[in-house]
Amino acid sequence: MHGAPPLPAQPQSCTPAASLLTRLGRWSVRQFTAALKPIGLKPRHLATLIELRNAPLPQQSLGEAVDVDAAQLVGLLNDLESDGLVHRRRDPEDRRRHIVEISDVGRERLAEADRALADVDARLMAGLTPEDRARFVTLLRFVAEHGGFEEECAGRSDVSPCVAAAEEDECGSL
Amino acid sequence: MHGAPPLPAQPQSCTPAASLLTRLGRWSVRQFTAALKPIGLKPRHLATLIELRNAPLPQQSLGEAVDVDAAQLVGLLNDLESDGLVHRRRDPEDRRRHIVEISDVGRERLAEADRALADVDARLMAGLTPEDRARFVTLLRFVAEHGGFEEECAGRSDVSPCVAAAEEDECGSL
DNA sequence: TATTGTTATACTCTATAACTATA
DNA sequence: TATAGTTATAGAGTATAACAATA
Repeated sequence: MHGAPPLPAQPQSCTPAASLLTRLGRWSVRQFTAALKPIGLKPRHLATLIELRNAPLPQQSLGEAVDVDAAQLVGLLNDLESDGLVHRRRDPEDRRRHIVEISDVGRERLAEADRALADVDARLMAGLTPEDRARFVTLLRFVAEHGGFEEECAGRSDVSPCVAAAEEDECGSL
Repeated sequence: MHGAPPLPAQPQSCTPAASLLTRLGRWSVRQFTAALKPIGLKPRHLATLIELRNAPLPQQSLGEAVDVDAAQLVGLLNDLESDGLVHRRRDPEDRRRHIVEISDVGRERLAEADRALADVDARLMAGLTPEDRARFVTLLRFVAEHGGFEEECAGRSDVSPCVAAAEEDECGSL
């Protein structure tokens, strides 16, 4: 580790977190696409349904939640609505807004999807102990909620989860 | 938390690991693309350079390492080669093979890219403690190496890292 | 004028199959 | 025949700007 290497100390490039995420993300998308095909959903459509699970949302908020811009969201919602999985209605308080709500059929589809997804997750974390799985999910969730995002993060001072043993609060209420 | 919910126990869908990865992966790709643009690289091109850092590789192995199929790798290498960042030469032992090697210019470009990427990583894990960052990277790396991948995982029995305090071996030799 | 949703368009990424040259 | 690399093509995903309706 200290034998005067010929190259300039062979700098970083140690496959950092973001680099690993791009790779694992693509793997996940492929797995999701395959796992969801039998039930007629694509990853984005599912993500949209998930965000609508707890409450109806106007398209703007929904787009932010799913992380797609307004233009592509239109197409996703057209697909979902023509399959009867969601409904759009105008907001009486501001008639520019369309409130999107998941339907009962949509909830059933969501349940099917959950079963398929559980399998993907199982494969993904196959080699991890239950403790490490919990830690992993906790960290992913924290980073997804607090990470990066330019301005948003500027004035922030949230505290790292510091996952000691990754408590059992896995599926809390989310 | 126990008031006889109207819905069937509101099943999983707790934003599992693979779902979070798809999202973080897309965020990472966007950040990478923006951060690398000034130095004339795209995420895939960089990933290719990284895999070539330690040793020249035939295109087949390189494609597996970067996780792109042979067809798209051709385009990536054309770009890199026309910029003088890599060289292709025939393998004398099997003239079907093309051995790809990174050039000195390529290594310089790699160093520039590393600096840009470090910034993305910093933003990504901004809210995490150093311990959690180490844990996070360790888990990502383990999952990336051992996770899923169908057959490959069948007969495996590797041991989970069980990151207690996430030792300081961050940038080992990778 | 600003905002919400929509449409249209172009650009990138990805997957597939067919082709060549070597073995 | 089988394999390594290449080419061509179509499909999906993504980003952008212009537009209509409403505020």
